[in-house]
Amino acid sequence: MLRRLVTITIKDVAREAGFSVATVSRVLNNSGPVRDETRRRIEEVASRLRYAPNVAARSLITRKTLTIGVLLPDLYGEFFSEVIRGIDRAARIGGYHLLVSGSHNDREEIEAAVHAMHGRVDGLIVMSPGLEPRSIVAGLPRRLPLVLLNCEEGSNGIDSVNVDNYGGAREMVQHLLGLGHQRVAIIGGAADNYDARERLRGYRDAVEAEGGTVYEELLVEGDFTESSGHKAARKLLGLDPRPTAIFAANDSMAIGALSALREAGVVVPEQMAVAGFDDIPIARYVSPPLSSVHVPIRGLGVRAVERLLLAMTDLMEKTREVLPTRLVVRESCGGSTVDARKTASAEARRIEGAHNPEEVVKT
Amino acid sequence: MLRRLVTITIKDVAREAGFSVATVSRVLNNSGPVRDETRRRIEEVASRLRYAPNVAARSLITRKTLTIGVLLPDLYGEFFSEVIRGIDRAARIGGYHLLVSGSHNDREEIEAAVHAMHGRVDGLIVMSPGLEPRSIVAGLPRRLPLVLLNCEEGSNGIDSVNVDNYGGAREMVQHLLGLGHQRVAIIGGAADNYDARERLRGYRDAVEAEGGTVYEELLVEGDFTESSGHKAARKLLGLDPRPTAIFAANDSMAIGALSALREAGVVVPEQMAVAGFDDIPIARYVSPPLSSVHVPIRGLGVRAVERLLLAMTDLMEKTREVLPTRLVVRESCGGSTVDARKTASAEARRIEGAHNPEEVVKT
DNA sequence: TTGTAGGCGTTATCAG
DNA sequence: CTGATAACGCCTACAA
Repeated sequence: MLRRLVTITIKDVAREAGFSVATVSRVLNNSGPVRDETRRRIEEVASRLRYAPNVAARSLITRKTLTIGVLLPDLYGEFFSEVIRGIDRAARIGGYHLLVSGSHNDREEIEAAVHAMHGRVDGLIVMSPGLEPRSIVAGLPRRLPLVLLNCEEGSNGIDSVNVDNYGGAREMVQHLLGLGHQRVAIIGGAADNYDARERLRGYRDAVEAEGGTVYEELLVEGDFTESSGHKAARKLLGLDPRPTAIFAANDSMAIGALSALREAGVVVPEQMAVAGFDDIPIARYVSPPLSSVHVPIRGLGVRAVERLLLAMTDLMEKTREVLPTRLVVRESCGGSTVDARKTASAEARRIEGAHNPEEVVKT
Repeated sequence: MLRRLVTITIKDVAREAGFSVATVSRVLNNSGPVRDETRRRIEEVASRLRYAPNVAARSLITRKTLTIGVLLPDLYGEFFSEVIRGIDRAARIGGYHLLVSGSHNDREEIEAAVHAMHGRVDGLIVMSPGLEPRSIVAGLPRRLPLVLLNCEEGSNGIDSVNVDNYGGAREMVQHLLGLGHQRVAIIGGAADNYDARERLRGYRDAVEAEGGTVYEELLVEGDFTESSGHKAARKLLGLDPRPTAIFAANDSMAIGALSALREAGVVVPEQMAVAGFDDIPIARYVSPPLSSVHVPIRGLGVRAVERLLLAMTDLMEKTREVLPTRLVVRESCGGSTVDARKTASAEARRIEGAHNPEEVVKT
């Protein structure tokens, strides 16, 4: 009988099975040739003893941790949590664990977090839209596989997975202009945020492409939170003349704006069209259902892991990958092909079978 | 000059500084006595060489990983992500890393995840409202510090941090009844979910305490998602007589219900009162702002970590801790002290300075 | 105050 | 096919 209450090691298994630790190791790792009978015996003993290899010892010699590090600006909200969900699934499928850390906005915090993760991970996924890619890479241990999420261009030699912020924003604003809106306002994200800048650029180009003018007073800065969207919308309501449409650079701010409009008695979309960006899952359930630019949020996470796993095998060349977005028109911008008032009939809906039959997807 | 591009170890530091590895180790860990001059020299060399101790080697001998494992049913959504945020902050303050994993609903998945984390973490935080505490503990390595989140009672000898599901639900339903509603419906969570069962129990007791009857047709089961809330609300709308109030067992379902009501042309709260549970951050921004039972979500995570860290020092006795909830009355249930129609004036709001001055908190 | 040396649990490289 | 045995990098008695 072997000692209990004490960690049992490969030696215990070897002794109990009547073989050497080398052979046990070969069985457990499927490395090297082992006679079938031997394998059976060792496996039996190992499972009977509930043997579990010591992770530290193993990674000390293999120099692998089977862990991926994830650094995000925040862990909270429908966006980030959906990214993490994607990462989690893909990582598990690949047999990797996830070491996560949030709240990394400035360079020092990032460096501290990376430093702390050093030696604990085989690769890193970093999203930090406020920092230049080069600056992130600079503070990193050489040779550590890395994939950046939503980072600036001009980062040759760095792997990254990105969302088509510019194209998505441009398409949405074009859509709003096409509905006849002359004064489309934008609630942007922080100026030091790359995603925010790109979405703003898309807005500008869309307006100018239509021969319109970008009025500076229609550009309000938020910070991607509901409360900032709420505040920004109030500001826009004070303008004279008022805008007739608001494009928020993300859904959270759009929802904050909807809340402010409702408080002010402004009816959406009749008196004011509203649109967001990201198409977070809740977007279709707010009132009125929010038009948005669909972003494959979970796919962003999944893809990041896939790319990282490839980078770890060193086979791939570093590239910048851009995931396409898709316009999703719901009621909030009044551009649906189905008259919004028809939605008062739940019956009509049931017949069509879908949740939001009036939802229209453009390319 | 020392070799580059190769891991540098404590030996390198020792050689370069002219001391033994033992002394270097003492300096780096502040263990044992070291002469000031020696310490300075070694620290200088270590930082010049950018020496970083090998995590695996260290934890092989110390038998510590400085990592906390977190197992959740899901990583997605305002609730779970807020819990994680709390855990992340508290863990970082305590100097711990976070190994997370989502999608663990049945016993096998939990056991597999725990097994995989074995040896990688110093302690575990597990939320699995669908499993009995004993069953979770059974599949766990002995001696591994553990804190359960929102688990059933009757788990003596197990640490847990919980939300007062019963009390919160009861209070909310009492409030609705107090507003004069005779037929209050509930959109519950899945029957195998502990939180859901407790909230349902609170509902039942509140109704019966008021001498009312619990009508079975007013009990509709959801699964905590917006879409299930949407579906459930449609079902309730088909009833005759209709309920006049809907209590959803969480905010996501309440939001789904609001969406269904709006589609059906039912005005909230005039024609139907709606209330949720959790008070996720977005609750105050939906239309109309959602009454809810405030749960200290982030605090749940923070507290779990605090308790786990204590459990790891083995000083505390195992207890079941219950965090109090708080009723938050907003417009969706019509029970606000401020007439909802006043909210049409954004100006009035600005004067009061607060976002939602009509928000009322009861105890 | 400092150095020597043993051992943590595995894997990997050799012989046999 | 199997078995010694040397790393892996670090901590920690025990000596000096």
